[in-house]
Amino acid sequence: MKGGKGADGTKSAPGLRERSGTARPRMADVARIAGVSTATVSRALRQPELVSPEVRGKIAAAVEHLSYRPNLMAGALASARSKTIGVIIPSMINAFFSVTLEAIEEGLAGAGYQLLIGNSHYELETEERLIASMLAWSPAALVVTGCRHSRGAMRALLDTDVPIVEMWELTDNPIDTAIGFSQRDIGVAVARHFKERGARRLGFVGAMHQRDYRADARRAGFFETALSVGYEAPAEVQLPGLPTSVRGAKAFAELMSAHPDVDAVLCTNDIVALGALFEAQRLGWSVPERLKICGVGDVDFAAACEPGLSTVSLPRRAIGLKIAEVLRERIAGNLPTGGVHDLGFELVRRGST
Amino acid sequence: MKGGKGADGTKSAPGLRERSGTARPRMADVARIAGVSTATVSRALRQPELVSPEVRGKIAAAVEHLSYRPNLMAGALASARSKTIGVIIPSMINAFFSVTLEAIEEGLAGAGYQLLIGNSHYELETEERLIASMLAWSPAALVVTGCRHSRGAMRALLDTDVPIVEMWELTDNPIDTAIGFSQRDIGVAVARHFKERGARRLGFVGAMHQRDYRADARRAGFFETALSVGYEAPAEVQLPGLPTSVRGAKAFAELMSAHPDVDAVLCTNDIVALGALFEAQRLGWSVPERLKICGVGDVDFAAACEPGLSTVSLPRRAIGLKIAEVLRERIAGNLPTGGVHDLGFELVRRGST
DNA sequence: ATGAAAGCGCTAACAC
DNA sequence: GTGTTAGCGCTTTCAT
Repeated sequence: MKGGKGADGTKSAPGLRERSGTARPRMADVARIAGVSTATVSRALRQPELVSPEVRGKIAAAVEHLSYRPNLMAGALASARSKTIGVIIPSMINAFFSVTLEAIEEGLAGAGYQLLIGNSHYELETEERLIASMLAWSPAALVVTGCRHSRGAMRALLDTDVPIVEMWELTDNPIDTAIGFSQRDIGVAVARHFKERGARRLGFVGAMHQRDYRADARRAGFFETALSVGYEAPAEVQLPGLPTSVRGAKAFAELMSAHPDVDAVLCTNDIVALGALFEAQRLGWSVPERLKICGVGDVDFAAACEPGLSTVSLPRRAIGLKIAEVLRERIAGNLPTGGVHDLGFELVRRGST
Repeated sequence: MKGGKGADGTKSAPGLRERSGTARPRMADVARIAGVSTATVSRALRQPELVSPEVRGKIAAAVEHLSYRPNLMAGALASARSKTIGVIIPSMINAFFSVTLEAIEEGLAGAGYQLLIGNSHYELETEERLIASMLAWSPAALVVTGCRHSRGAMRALLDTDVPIVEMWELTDNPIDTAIGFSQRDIGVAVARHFKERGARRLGFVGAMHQRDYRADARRAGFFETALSVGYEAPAEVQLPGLPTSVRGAKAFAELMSAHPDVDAVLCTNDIVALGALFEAQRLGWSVPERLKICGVGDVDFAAACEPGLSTVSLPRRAIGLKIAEVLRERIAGNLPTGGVHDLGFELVRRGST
């Protein structure tokens, strides 16, 4: 097989049923061999309990014999729904979402669902486009990241009957169901933690504040709480571009050279924090005595660092599993819309604070 | 909308065309409003150059007016192909594949393709299942990781006319097209590098050798070359479970306590290597003088470490971009089957060796 | 418990 | 350039 250049585009004239030798078997073939109608075959495949064991056996044999595989598109078209779950994430590289994705997949793959994945690149317009094209597949459900959407996206999401889950964030007004945690409270928690640990002056290393509004919510919580517990506004640097360790190290160095009095820094994520930790080491600042560093995410190396990196553990996997659970119920129609699930987060103190 | 509990399952009797107030418009609606046939609408949408500008305008207006979105499943069923690309990776968490995925998406999303993603969990049987269910969607192409497949998977892949790409590995006999690099040669290159740097005794920290046969190929190249350039067989530890920094640190400590003469260690990936680096630091072994450490992957923190982590840079992104490029050609039918693209890798020496 | 028949919404010959 | 027509392969009433 494997039609190379000039594939033998055998497309018989309409009306003629001549197919090239080994065409993919259709349900009609199974029906014929089993001596029943396609309706019965369809039933046997989707609601076996409605078919007599005897007939069911014959059908199973025919299916086996032909190695029949149903054409999912035909089924989806006829029933107006497909065993597909659309998931839109803002980045495929960010390990946070990968873990959630894997958990969704684990929780749903068993039930025969496929994930259709879209990458919004943190752009609301791209998200809108993706939502439209995913809905065009009549997915069984659609999962989007965050609760902020363009007007058009909002309209599309409200208009459809497809179950929608907004994840990685909370809102009072979910489109359908929201599963996540409060990003803002993370900033609050870290600011308080620094206070408790006796820090005198806070710093912040951020990234993509104009695009990643969730990261921005964390920052806002951090700044507001800092002020409210008696600090002056934290010193701040923003990374140019994606948050990487190398950029984190550099930005951190800048921050410290501009504000040498800073003695506690929150980094927008662990990758950046790791860069800062290495840079502190190179600069000879002792951690946590002279300088405290905290990340966000609790990625696996955070526990392996020297000193261990204090960070905020996010329910990355829990979000995915919860989504799978809720979706199974929503799809089955057993669950009302409007649920908001706060899965929380945890400040993990290690050696760096 | 958002049918909660008792969705108003309005499913009109066959034959009747009464739809609840605001049903999704169909192509026939557009055709009627524009005063043309559905065939013309279809053309205007897919091959505008075949339709007169005038009519095209009317159709565009009607589409706009109804906010019509074509039902992709109907189109896919009728044309027997969908604008979907199936991609099967062994892990969603492994950042290697995420980058490739993102690159595939970038190269193809513009052309209107959607990614259907499957996770094989490094299991050949799971891969086989995924291949079958993805082919049932008549994807425009299917991308699988690696060149090793179960018998059933092999048969399915050879039988279909869907373009297939095997990635992250090379073979003399691709099913269709292979895009990757030689895993084995990585081990060879690192062993030689250690020799050049004057190492006396080699060590290896591996993981999942029973499942990740690509990692195993690297190991094999490393061991064979070690012997052939005059070393005794490298001392070895295998991580129990997934390769993480914490486990890497622990395994590395074990390795060194069992074989204190080892002075150069290859870790199966950078995450593990980072753990080893931290552990070496804790143990007070100077890197690279007393001990050389090399990882695989060149993840972003490798350049930020202190000392910088020597590692093997893999063409993660290049693979994805190449796949997109090749696929566009293959789908258009301009490219013959049988291509093998070696994208190479690069040993990046930093401070740790 | 099973079958007949009418679509699901679109595409693709082919004829004009 | 545009319309006609016959499906794509399955699901789903409805009748038996």
